[in-house]
Amino acid sequence: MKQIELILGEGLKKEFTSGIKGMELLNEFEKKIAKSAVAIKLNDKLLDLSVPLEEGGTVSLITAEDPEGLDIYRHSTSHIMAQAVKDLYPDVKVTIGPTVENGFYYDFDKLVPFVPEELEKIEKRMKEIIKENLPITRKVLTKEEAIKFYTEQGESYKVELIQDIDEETVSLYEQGNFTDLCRGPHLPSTGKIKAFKLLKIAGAYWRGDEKKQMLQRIYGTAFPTKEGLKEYLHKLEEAAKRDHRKLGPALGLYNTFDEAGPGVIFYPPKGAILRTILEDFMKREHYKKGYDMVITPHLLKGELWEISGHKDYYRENMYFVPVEEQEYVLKPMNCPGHVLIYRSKVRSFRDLPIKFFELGTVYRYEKSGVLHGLLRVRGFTQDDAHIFCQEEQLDEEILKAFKFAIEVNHTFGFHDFYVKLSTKPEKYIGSDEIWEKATIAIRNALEKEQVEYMIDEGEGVFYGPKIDIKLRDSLGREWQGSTIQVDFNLPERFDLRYAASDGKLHRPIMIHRALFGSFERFTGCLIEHYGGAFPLWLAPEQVRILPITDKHIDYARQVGAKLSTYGIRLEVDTRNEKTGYKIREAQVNKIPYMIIVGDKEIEYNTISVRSREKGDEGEMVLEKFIERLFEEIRKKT
RNA sequence: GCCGGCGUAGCUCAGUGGUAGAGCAGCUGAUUUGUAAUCAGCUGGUCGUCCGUUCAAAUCGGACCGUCGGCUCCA
Repeated sequence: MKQIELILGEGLKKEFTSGIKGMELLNEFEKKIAKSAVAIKLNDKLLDLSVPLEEGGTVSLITAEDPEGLDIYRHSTSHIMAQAVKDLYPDVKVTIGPTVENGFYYDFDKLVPFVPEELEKIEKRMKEIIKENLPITRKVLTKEEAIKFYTEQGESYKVELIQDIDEETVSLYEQGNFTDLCRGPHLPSTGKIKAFKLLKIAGAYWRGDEKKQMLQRIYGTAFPTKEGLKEYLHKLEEAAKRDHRKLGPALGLYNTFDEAGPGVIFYPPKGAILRTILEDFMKREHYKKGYDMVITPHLLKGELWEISGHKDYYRENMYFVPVEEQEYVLKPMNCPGHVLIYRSKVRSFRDLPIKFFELGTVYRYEKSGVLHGLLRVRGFTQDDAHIFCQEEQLDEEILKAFKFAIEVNHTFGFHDFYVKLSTKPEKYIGSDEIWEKATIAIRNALEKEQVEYMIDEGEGVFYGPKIDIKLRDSLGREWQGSTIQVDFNLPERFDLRYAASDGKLHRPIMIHRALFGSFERFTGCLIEHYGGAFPLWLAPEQVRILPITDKHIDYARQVGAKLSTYGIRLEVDTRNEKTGYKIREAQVNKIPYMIIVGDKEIEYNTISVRSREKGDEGEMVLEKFIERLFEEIRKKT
C-alpha cells in the first residue's frame, strides 16, 4: 500500500494509506465536522466522501453551506425526487435533473402531465426516502455496460445520454432501488436532506429542442436548514409583491386590455407622466451628446425590408400589411428608416459620426406564450439610435455609446447588471471577415473600459455582434436592457457612402444602439427595482396635500398653487375623510411627500411634512420644503 | 407556438347541478376629523366567450380568448 500525504486546512499535514475514503479521513479528525460534510475537495476536484483517495494533496471539507456543497446537496435532492417519481409512477422515464440557481429540476417523460396536487404526493414519498437514509453509492461502468443496464430498464433517454458521452466509462449513483447516470458528486446518503420543497411543474422540450418530445419538469429547491428554506420562500413572496404586473396597473402606470389584444400597452395619466419624464430625459441627454433626433413612419413598403434583409432574416417576427395590393410592413426596427434619411443627401467625412436618435415605436410578432407584462410585448418604443461613422471612429463610438449606456443605467439606480458580448449566430448576413472585425472592435471597447463581461457565443443579431446589458426582475429573471450592435451589412445593402478626405466615396459603418432597450421593458424593470416607490424626480405624483377638514381646503389649494408654479406634480385630497385615512392611502400609493395642513399651519403660515420613508417630519415653511424638493429632484435619488 | 394551472363586481376572494355572495374601492348621507382604514345606506356581475350535456350550469364536457408558471424564441 502506497502512502499519500494529505494537507488538511491550516497546514495540517499527515500521511495516510492510499485508498482512504473521504469520510474515513474526516472521521480521523472530528466526527462532528465529518457529519456536516457533503463532499471533499482534493486539489480542486470535488469528490464523493466514499471515493478512495489515490493521490496526495490539499484536502478541504465541503459542507452544504458552501456554494459547491449546496449544489451537491440540491443535486442529490433532485435524485431523490426522481426516485420518488419512479416509485409512484413506474412507467415514467427519467431524463435529466440538474441544479439551477436557487434549486433544481428534473425532467420526466410522462404520458399524463403532473397536476399540482401530485407534488404533495411526491414530496411525501421523498420524505420517506430521506427518512430511510439510503446510502448513495457510486459505481463506474463502461459505456457498453451502462447502455445495457438502461436498455434493460427501458430508460431510452439515459441510453441516448450515455451514447453522447465522450469517455470510456460513466458513473452511476445508486440509492435503494434507483440508479441515476450522473457525474456526481453526491451526498453519502439520502438522510442528509433537511429541508426541501417542490415548487412548480412545467413543460420542457427534451434537450431544449422544440421539435423534440415535450417532457414534464418539476422544479424544487433544497436548503441545509428549515429556516433557510423558509427564508427563501418568504423572499419569493416579497418579490412577488414587487411584480410590475401587479404594481403597474395598481399605481395607474399602465394597462393592458383583453379587448385590445395581448402584448400592447396603454398608458393612463400617471403612466403617461412617467413615460414623458423618461422621454424628456432621454431627448435632453441625447442632444447633449451630439445626437440628432429623427422621426420615421411606422408603415413602410415591403421592398424596403427586402433590401435591408429583414424579410429573409427577421420574417417570423414581422407583421405584413396589405395596402392596395402592395405589401407593407409594420416596422419591427427603426434602422431602415434612419438609413433612408442618411442616404437622402451627400454626406462628408466632416459630418461623421452622424447619430440619429428616435423614440421609435416598433411592432414585433412574439409567440403568445412569451408575452410578459411590460417586459416582453408586441408593440414597444425603443430609445433607438444609429451611429454612422468611419471605420477608424468605430472603437471610439462603441466606447462612447457603452459609457452612455452605463451612465443611463446608473442614473436610474441600476448597478447590479452584467454585460454580455454576443457573437455570430447561425443565421447571419455579411462575410466572416467583417464579423471578425466588428467583434474585435467591440471587445476593444470593453477592454478599454475595463468592464467584466461574458461571451455569449452565437447569440448576436443577424447583422452584427453586440454588447448587451442585462437587468434582473424581482424574481431574478434576466432581461436585456441596453444593447449596442455593430452593423457592417446595412451600409452595404443600402450602398451608403460618404465623401472622404481622399476625394473618394467610402462606406460608413453603422452602430445600432438602445440604452433603455425599450421604454416598456425599462419601465417594467424600474417599477420592480423601486417597488413602485419612485424617487422624487420620477414619481408621477410627487406631493399630496391633505387638508385636515374642509376649513383648510382653501389654504391647501394655495399651497398647491404655489408648488405648481415650481413645476411640482401634486394633488389635493379634499375628500371628507379622516387624516389617518388619507395618509394611509397616500402611503399605499407610494407618494414621496405628504403635506398636512390644519389650523396650526394656517396660523403660522407653515406646512407639516410627512415623507414616504421617514414619516412625520414636522412643521416647516413652504420655501424650505421647496428647496428640499429641488435638491432631491436634482440628485435624482 | 408547446406543456400545465387559473379566469365570479374596479381590486382581493367565497360559492361542486336548484333564484350569484363578502371585504375593500365607488356613490349618497351623517360626521369636521392631526400622521397607515369614522359610521350608515346604496349602486355595481349575461360568473372570460361560444357550443354542448341536463328539467335546470358559475358549477359537468368541448372549442376559442385572456392570463400565470415553465420550455422554445428575443428590446
